[in-house]
Amino acid sequence: MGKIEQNKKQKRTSLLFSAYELFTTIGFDKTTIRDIASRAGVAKGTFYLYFDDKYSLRDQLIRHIASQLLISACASMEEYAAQQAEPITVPDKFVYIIDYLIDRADENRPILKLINKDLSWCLFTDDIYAAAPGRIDEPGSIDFVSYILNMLEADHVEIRDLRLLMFTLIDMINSTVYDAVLFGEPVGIEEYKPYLNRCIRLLVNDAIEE
Amino acid sequence: MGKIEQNKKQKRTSLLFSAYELFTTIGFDKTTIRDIASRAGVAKGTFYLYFDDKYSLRDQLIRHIASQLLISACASMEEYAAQQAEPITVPDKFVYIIDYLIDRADENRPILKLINKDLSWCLFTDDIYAAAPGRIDEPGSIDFVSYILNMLEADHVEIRDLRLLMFTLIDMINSTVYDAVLFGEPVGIEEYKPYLNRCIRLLVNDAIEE
Amino acid sequence: MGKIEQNKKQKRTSLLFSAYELFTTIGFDKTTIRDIASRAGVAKGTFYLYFDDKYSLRDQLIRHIASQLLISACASMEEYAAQQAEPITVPDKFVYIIDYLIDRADENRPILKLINKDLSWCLFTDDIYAAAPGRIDEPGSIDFVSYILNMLEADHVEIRDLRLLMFTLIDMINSTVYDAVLFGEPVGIEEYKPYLNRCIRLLVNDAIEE
Amino acid sequence: MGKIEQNKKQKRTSLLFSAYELFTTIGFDKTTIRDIASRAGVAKGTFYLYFDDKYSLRDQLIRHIASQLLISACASMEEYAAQQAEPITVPDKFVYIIDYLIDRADENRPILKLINKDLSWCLFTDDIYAAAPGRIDEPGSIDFVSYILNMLEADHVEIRDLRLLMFTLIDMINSTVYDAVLFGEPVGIEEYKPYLNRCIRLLVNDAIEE
DNA sequence: TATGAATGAGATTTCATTCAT
DNA sequence: AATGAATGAAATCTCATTCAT
Repeated sequence: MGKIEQNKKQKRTSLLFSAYELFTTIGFDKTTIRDIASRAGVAKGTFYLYFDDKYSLRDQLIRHIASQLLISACASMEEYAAQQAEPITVPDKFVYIIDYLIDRADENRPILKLINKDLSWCLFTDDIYAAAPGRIDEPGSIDFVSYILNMLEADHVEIRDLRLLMFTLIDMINSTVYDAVLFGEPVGIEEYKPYLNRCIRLLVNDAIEE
Repeated sequence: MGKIEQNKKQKRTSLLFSAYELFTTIGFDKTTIRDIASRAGVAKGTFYLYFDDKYSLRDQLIRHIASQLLISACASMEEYAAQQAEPITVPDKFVYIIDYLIDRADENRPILKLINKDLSWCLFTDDIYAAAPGRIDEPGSIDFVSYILNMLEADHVEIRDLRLLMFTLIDMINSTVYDAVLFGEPVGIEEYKPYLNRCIRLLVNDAIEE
Repeated sequence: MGKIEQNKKQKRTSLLFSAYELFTTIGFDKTTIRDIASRAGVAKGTFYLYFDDKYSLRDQLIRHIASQLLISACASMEEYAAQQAEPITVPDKFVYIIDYLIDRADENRPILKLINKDLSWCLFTDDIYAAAPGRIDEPGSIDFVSYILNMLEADHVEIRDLRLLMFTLIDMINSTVYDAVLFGEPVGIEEYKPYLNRCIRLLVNDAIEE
Repeated sequence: MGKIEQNKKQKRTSLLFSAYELFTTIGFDKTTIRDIASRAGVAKGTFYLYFDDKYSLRDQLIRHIASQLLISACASMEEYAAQQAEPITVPDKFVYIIDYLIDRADENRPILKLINKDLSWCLFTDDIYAAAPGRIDEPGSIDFVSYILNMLEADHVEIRDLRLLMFTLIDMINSTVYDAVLFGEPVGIEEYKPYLNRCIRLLVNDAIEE
């Protein structure tokens, strides 16, 4: 039981991990179920006990990765904030988090490629798969919007249309950073970053209720 | 000569058009070369005289469609502007154009699906294919940035970092509208539109040099 | 287990056999994988579970056929030798075996066509495929040279450079018989046979150590 | 007229030459008509004005090359013979010629690959193509057997079954050298050469009428 | 004579998915 | 639960050859 559950969880993780490795090295399209299964050390048929298909697995994987990224971005920001003499403003926090994410994307382009421009979809779509019958459930992504909400509350800051702001920011950032990092179009990421930061501050400041 | 060239152009157009119909009805993935060719009334092999593969055709098609869309958006805006008693401001023009595009996207979701979130890539990447040897050349996409530049000049308005502004706006709009229209996430397009307009005005106004 | 193995062996044999039939009737080039598979009653994809491609299958088939031919030639020779009052000489044995093979070739030209001039390659190249991972193993070809060696030993005959002699004889015979049988060039096989026999005796006698 | 004929001959030569280059570099199978034509600087359709198909071209090419090889082998032998103090024997002449050919084969394996084991076919089959209607005729291969015949006559040597001897020798040599040079099976060419020479002398001596 | 656009049959191969064991 | 043999649809793309110009 416990053991069996353990075993199952391990298999699932193993499949996810080997898929992750293959997607970020040889690419999603070129990765086959056989590849994923054999690298995970299970039979091809076993794959289907854990995932519906390659696409479903990718979705779960992206959500997981995006979630992890956001968690570490927030953690890093909090650590940074704690180190400052003065408390930092909310727009600063936003910019910090975003800078952190951009750096991660720039360092790890295969992941950026994998996530594509689907970050907002990860955050604003419910985890359907988690409730799928017969599927092993997983922690699920953090509720990023709630996290931000809490942060704002703690800072006694109110933001208009928070969900829409978040959505807009995330799509804007995800999309532009994707293009700038992967294609250098129309400018490279280093050149684009200050411009993007200015835009973010503009939108955030505008949303802060006086 | 003239006849052959004519014929070739017609074949190419025919292929593009049948691809367009298939992509927007049964979807890109499910469309096969055989489908495209047979619907265009040519042999499968003929397809390869005009396009490298399905992906190349899609790229050309998207550019073409995006180009057409922008052309008609601008035309519509000019017509509208001409009808007004007072000259309209630059941010108004931006908003008008974008509203126009959103409406087209909303009306014609298959095209939105096809264009995906690649609009900025269409506008900021050079047309390599147009110069491809042995390929039939086509008009090429309008230079949208130049168009805007001319418009600003005529209005005696200067905008800081125009290219970056355009890029940011386009990616932001394309991405958010895609999500809002196709998934209704996190809100439907009607609800999102005013919010988006506010964001656009904010960014444009900020970029206008006093 | 036993059942599955059985089944696999049968499928492989079935594929080989249907390939054999097709190669010898409509020819190697005109035979398609689809033909082979459908005649064997398996799916096209299944073919690829057993063989790398058409060429690999042909090689294995040729080796198998050549092997079978040599086995029956030797057996026939031994039977014949046993019937004689006097023991027959080693050159006689060679000539007998070769005559036997020539008759088979003459009777069954499609096989000759299939084997082409590659007989020595069948005998002197190691069976790599037999050990191929994931492949169903098969008996493998008889070691013809060893067989001859044993024969000579039993007859207390020593032959200089046996391997080279065998190689030279086989290539000479295979090549000339191929041309004589299939093209009648420069003479038909019946006319050529006595000449060839004389050549064989010459080379064999020269190699026998006194 | 003369000019047109010239032009045609040149085109044909050009096609043959570009085919030769392609066959010996990327291989016969991988060479396409398009490749041959484009390298020869003519249109694809033009190819068919000169040759029936790739196979026909190959045959003509092989004959041509084989012819050239034999011509230069004989010339070299005669030059060598002239340099010797004593006249050399007929078997020596055979061995010289064959050694010359082996060296050429060893030096230029792509040609050996191209000729395959078809040398005797080149020499003993009539040039059908030369008489093909509407085809440009070419010098045709030297009649090797006649050449040898003349040589023997000049040396006052009579050989039994000359045609069969030549055929047997050529097939034997072509086949064994092909295997030894290209595969080193069962031994490399250097090791095999002396053995082959002995065989040749044996067969030639046996055929010389006393 | 020369061209090269068009043809379209056809070959190979992959791979997600199923299902008997 | 796990396996992996079998499936067979499907897809791409090539290439010899024709024929209108």
